[in-house]
Amino acid sequence: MNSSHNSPEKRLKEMLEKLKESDCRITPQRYAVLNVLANSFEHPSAESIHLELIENYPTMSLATVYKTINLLKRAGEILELEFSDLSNRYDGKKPYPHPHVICSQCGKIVDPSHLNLEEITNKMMEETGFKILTHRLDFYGLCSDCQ
Amino acid sequence: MNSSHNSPEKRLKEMLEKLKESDCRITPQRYAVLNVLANSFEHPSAESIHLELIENYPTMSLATVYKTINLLKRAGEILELEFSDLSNRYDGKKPYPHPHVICSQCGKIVDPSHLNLEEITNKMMEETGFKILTHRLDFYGLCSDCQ
DNA sequence: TTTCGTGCAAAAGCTTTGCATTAGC
DNA sequence: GCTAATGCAAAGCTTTTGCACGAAA
Repeated sequence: MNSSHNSPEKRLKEMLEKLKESDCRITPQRYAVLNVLANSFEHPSAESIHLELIENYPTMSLATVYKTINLLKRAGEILELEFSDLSNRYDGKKPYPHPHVICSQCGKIVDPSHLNLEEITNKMMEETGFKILTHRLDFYGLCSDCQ
Repeated sequence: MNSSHNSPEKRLKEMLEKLKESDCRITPQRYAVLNVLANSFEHPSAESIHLELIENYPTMSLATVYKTINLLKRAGEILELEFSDLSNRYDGKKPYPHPHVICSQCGKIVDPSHLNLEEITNKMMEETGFKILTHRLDFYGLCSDCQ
């Protein structure tokens, strides 16, 4: 269920499997994007994935990166951290909700240890009548380098 | 410190005061935007504030709404909920971090009772070396109408 | 051969900016 | 009268889309 301790190789395999199950062809471009996501701890943006790949795949387009990300989103195999004033950031290693600590200065994003929000989520559902499906918990501040 | 139980009138006064302290002129447009924010529970977007105001202020521009919101942001008198694929939403009644429960279908946003994340925040600071200044906690799901 | 994916360029959507006009103090 | 704010239109950014070409089964 929880993939947090998967090796990059295993995680890559999982993502490939899920895309195949969605009747997607595994092209060199898609493989390359998945590979970056399975190996990145730094929560890359679409643009940074593209920049990293264009060295080895000179014709790789940013549109293809976005399209691949969208396939993964539909398959539930990537976590998207939305920002209105910056590029979105992606976590392919742990595609389920978990807290993030984000530097407002340099944009660094790190994963602290998990918190169990299940009890709180249940309380929120009782109180609001919502059926809660997911959540987002971000802490913002300055990383040790930027302080 | 905590303005959560302020009346709209009191909250409006507070915001006006803070803008004056920042050497801003209180124009009819700015007053109107603040007034909407002091009275809205529904976490309006810039566009919905504009739509609400344009009835009484037919020349009111969306740019002015955004500019006023930015003044309030700088003064710490408004909480901005960022979304990458939708308009941002604003809370002028409670400009400090607090959890939100958000309907993924209709966009309704409600404030459940507060959680005290202080202890968790301290733990995160210890663990990551960040100086954490603020946070965001959103629960996403379907409201009772949309289920 | 037929279907799907890629890559380019254009479009879309929200927010910001430049600038001339207008209003506030 | 001086400075700041408004409102329009244009620009900026990220992400999405349309479409012709190319690749894969």
